[in-house]
Amino acid sequence: MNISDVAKATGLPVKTIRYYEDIDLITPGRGENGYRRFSVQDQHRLAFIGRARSLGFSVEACRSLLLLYNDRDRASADVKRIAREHLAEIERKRDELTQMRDTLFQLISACAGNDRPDCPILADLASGDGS
Amino acid sequence: MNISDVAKATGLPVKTIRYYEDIDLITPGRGENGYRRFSVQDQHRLAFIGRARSLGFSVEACRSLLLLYNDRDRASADVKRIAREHLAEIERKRDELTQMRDTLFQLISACAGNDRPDCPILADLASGDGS
DNA sequence: CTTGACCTTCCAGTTACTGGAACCCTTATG
DNA sequence: CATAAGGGTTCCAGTAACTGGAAGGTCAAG
Repeated sequence: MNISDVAKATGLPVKTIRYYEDIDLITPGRGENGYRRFSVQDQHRLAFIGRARSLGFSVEACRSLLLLYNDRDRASADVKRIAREHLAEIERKRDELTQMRDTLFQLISACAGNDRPDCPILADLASGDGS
Repeated sequence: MNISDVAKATGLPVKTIRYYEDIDLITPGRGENGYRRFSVQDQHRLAFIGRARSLGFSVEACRSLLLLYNDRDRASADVKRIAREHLAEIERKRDELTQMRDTLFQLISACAGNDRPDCPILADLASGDGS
């Protein structure tokens, strides 16, 4: 399979797949013409990465997860630990966004949004008595 | 005021303040020794930026907000539009994180987290029948 | 034989800083 | 007066994870 086929199959952009080879997440073979040739394992690996990325795992976390995935002697505790750390980070970010959302919502509600200059949003940013 | 004083006053790192000058968000004066001299307006401007950033506005959005802030003929509608677009983006990201959190939570709950290799987290990443 | 769709590599840009090196200025102290 | 600590300065490089674009090789069809 050529790169664009794998791109279609995995939903990953061609550029991204090349990038993943660049950072040694995958090592596809090469044909006589220099084109990358992707095996079923390569595809599988890329799909794995794509799903892990869509769960927000960093590329380095994906690397660790792939290592564990290919390690028959792994302990599920190691996987779980990585996932839990990631979940904690996601919850932290989500809480931050929730806080931002609430504050922004307040400010937006208070703003007339007309052609006059008075604006509670700017007033808050200027004075910082917002939250 | 020297840069470290303003850093203390605004809570922004010294490096960040220099960076903001670099990208022309602020233009502090200079003393005879070449040191930046920050006026009260400079401080005020930096505090404004710091608060906008803490609400998640991008640096470019901060630039727009500062322009509006210094425009006596602004329309609050323009500020409100920027804030609403930003809020929409925040909600989008938050929804994404919520989705990730829920899926991760399911997977983590299903994982024994012991010294055995069986792992629903890896199984899901490998097969993609997770959500 | 040319056109168009592939493929290749390499370089640069994105966001918003952050770390570090090399060096200058100021103030206090032995 | 020398020096050491603690400011300040510039400039360069790196971060994360791609993404866009240029320049050029390859392949199948008409």
